[in-house]
Amino acid sequence: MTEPRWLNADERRAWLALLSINTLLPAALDTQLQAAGKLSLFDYNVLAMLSEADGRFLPMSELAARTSASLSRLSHVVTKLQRRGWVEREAHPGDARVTVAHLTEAGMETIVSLAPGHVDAVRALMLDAMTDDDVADLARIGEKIVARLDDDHWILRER
Amino acid sequence: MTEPRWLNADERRAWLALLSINTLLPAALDTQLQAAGKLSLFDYNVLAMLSEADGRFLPMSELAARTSASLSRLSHVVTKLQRRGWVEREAHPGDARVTVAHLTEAGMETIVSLAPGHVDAVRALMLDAMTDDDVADLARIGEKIVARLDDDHWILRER
DNA sequence: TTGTTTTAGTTGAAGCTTCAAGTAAGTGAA
DNA sequence: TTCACTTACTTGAAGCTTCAACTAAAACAA
Repeated sequence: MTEPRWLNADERRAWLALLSINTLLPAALDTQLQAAGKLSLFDYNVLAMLSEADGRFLPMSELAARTSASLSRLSHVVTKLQRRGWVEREAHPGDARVTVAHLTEAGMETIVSLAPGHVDAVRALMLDAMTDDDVADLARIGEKIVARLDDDHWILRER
Repeated sequence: MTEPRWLNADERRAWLALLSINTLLPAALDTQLQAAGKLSLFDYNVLAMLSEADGRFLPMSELAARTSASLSRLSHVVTKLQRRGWVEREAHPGDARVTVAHLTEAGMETIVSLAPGHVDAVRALMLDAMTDDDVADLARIGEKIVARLDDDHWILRER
């Protein structure tokens, strides 16, 4: 009967740190975004992904992939963003099953106005704590973990 | 007028990877724990922190600190765990403001039975993706970020 | 064709988290 | 002492996320 392998010191440190970052970082960014524009980090990311997409629109599935969200969660959130006038739903010309989420002009203005403060917060909360080498290491290790969690995650799609 | 400094390639990779891990990893662990014992990752961590504490009890504030949670969130969850017979609330002898959360025998049995499967999942989902050096790097960098987010976070308390 | 399976998305309800407000006890200052 | 402030929680409501069920269209198979 094999004993379950417990975590060694570094493994435990890495795991606990990730767990804490996981709770604290989104909470801090949520607070900043809530103050700046009454939206959540997830709302922001939905708008950001659309703003970077060709033509500022994406099928719901693709948008869900780029925000690591379930279709259900995304659908509810898009409904909310739609009510605020930031996103519209459109039919897909080639495939009637597909719904396309389209960033409106108002949505674009919102994200343009919010982006600088958000990027500053990301810097202040994590990037400024690291050296350039740390950032490169974190990028490399982080992508390994992402690959393990989701083999063809979109952030791994470029060369 | 200073342009807001945008993210460079590594910074963007690190940030996007962390964001994705942040969504995918808890979701995967939640799924495992939900299947194994109908509890969430947060529930599990509350039980785990109590099981490791001296006497298997902690003041609510300290338990909140060790789970990076708000007191409100913890209070709701402890109520739920109490209903399942895993935790009890007790008065603190020296300070009447303090509530002490105490792991019951049933709670201890629960966590003992769940721990091996959970640790296996943590290994399978993240640790096995990394070399030993990666793990050490992640521990070091992760703790830097935690320190930035919360200067006297409990995971930084040991020497 | 026709039936079956898969893909894409929506919905309502249940459960979880946050937020604001409130209670009660300890601490500190005059 | 007394009053004001801070600390340690709890609570209910509102909002968010997940889950299961459902619809409808596309793809596939016989």
